[in-house]
Amino acid sequence: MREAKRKRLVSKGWKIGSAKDFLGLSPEESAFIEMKLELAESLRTHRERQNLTQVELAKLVKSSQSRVAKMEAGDPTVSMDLLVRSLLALGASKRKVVKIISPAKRSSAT
Amino acid sequence: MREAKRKRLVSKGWKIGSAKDFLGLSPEESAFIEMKLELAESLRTHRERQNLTQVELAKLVKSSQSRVAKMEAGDPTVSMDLLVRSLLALGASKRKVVKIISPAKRSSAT
DNA sequence: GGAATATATGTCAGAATGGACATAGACGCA
DNA sequence: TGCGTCTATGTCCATTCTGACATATATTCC
Repeated sequence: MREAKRKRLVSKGWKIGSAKDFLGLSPEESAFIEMKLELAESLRTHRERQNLTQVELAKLVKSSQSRVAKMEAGDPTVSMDLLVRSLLALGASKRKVVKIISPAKRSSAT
Repeated sequence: MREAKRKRLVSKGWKIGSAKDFLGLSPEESAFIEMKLELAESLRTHRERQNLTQVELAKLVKSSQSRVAKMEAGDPTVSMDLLVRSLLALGASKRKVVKIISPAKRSSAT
């Protein structure tokens, strides 16, 4: 439980995009967390853009407000599966989901 | 449990790329399954390209041969998290993982 | 044929994740 | 101030996923 807690704190303490600097994590681990954080952030963006509340999104994906909050907060108890499913439920295309976790899009190319 | 079985059969019966045609699945559901199948296929490609056996990959990702086999078989009991983690462990960059599930072209993802 | 190696499939106990609920905080508004 | 709405966080119990194991099915080599 200590480990999970740490990861959560870590992911909340650092800004998205600097996940590479997480100390003590292997490159794969950071890459994975980075992806999840990007999905999380994007989920919030998508939801807000559609003027939905967490409660409404929860209903849409047959979950609960608290879990939606945790998804958006990058809580480590949330799986990538759930994040991706939710994004798809919000109407994001597969292509879009892909873009979300794609590396820093400075310009256009991917 | 009947449902899981069906999905597994479905995903094995159809070729990758035709997931859209899965009957009875919502677009989001098919998109999600499609992604997983693409990750699965790519995992096998990556592993074989590095001349690793399932046992060796299992050791690498701290799993078991049977689970690796299930990953590559697109078994529904395998999470996207595990698939992505494994690909990353095989040295695939985040960018690469992204490409794998990207719908772009008709070539086997690498 | 038999041994060795690689992969597939089923099962199960334990771990991780899920939804639901309670509750607290934050913000706006009358 | 209190009220309504939205979000955050913690906990509980159920469901799902995981690693491990057993076992079956190739395939190759002798």
